[in-house]
Amino acid sequence: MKERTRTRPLPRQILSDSVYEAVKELVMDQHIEPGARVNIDQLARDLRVSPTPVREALARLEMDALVIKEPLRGYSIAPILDAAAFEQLYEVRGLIEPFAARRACERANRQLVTALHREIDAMQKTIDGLRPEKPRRYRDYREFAWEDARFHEAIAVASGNELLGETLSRLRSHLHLYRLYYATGIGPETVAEHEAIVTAIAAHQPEAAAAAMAEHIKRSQGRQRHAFER
Amino acid sequence: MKERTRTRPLPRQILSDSVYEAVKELVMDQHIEPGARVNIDQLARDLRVSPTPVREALARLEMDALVIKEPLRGYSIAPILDAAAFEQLYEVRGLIEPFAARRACERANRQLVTALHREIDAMQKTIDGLRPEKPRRYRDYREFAWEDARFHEAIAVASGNELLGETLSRLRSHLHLYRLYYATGIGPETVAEHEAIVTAIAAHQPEAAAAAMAEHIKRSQGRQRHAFER
DNA sequence: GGCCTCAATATACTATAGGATATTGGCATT
DNA sequence: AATGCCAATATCCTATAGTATATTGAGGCC
Repeated sequence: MKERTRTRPLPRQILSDSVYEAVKELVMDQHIEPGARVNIDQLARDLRVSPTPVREALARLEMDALVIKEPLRGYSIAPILDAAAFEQLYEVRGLIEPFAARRACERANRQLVTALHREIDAMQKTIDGLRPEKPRRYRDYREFAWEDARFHEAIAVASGNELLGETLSRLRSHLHLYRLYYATGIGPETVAEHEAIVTAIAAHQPEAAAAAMAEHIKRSQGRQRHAFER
Repeated sequence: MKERTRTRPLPRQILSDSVYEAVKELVMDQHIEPGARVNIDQLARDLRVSPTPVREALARLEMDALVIKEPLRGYSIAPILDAAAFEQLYEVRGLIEPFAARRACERANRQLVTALHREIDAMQKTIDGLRPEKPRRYRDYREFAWEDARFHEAIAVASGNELLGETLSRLRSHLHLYRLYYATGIGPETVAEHEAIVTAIAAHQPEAAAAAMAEHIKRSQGRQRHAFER
């Protein structure tokens, strides 16, 4: 009975969870402006729920640094990444992600490589969907960012160190970068760099994998940094 | 007016915050057993508050991975670090903390060095307070662990990368290690290793600082690992 | 005119109550 | 005796209401 069907506890939805996701969406897509105050009662009315689950969701979002709580004054939407925070984020990513890539490479098997290739293909598809005549839409960037997040998460998971994955995940890199809403990240460069990483992993060369990841992070930083130029 | 008194928003206490801290204490000191279920109503009665702020506190504690939520079933206390999680924690610390030490060293000034020395002195005091005739109490280790946390946090802050500090802080290393509650005679060695780190920082030798921190983490891991032997 | 005071309103915070789901124990059936 | 069904209880989850604090605006004072 070694290979029985994996039965997981089915994911029940509690209002608090739904509200959490809903507000996260609102914040990410800037339906609520950064820095704006969040009126709990108003938000509850909008979502057609009572303030109680809203408060619970906000308490969790505060841990994600997506909202900021000032006691007895209420919550406000966290400001967008400024230049300093941007550099800090990439410094941390540049430290952790290459390490994760190295570990993942050391433990890599055929399944991982195919899985990563699938992720790359999916990302390529989001690019192919774009045509020069159609202006890039917000939705496109969203898709792309989502695929990018999946790729990096897959490598973090493959590192075998769950805490490492957790740590990276808690940075909420893609969420914060997505809020910058700077679409130059979209492009073949990203795909090519991802492929370089997977190539190194497939070749079982941990150092090369780490180097490829470091290079990718660095270049990604360079691309996104333009968001702060004027 | 450059040097006016730093006026910060004064820290208001909200019930929710108090409950958060109270439950954290309970978990850390094992007044609630790991794995045990947490009855919200009961806990609210014990703390003489209503369930509402308790729920809010638990929601935040879940983000800290100190409690685990199962929808419609309730919360339970997170299990103690097992051997695998322990190794993972130290792997992550071993990656991040030396980097923080290097950065801190690069930006170090006289103030930082004196501040770190003060932390070391404070830690030394917690050791001196111990006398062989008195059995080591639980309280003593608590003090010691807290001082250790302060030292590491000071270096993380000094790195200049706030996100790095946040990332380390969110690991809740000392909290989880404290829960293992296994530490005998680790005082003097820890102090010595901390001093080695500060020495390197004072000498403005970033690589040496990173190496000293790496060594410290490695040795600390070796000391604490005994908790899993039997 | 600027600043302080104070009342009115808005909003956050907590408590309480009611509905929904899970858990437990007993009873019946095989 | 073991298993399945069902009712009773416990517990979580959500909504509502009341209290406390902050914010806003107008009026008075210097």
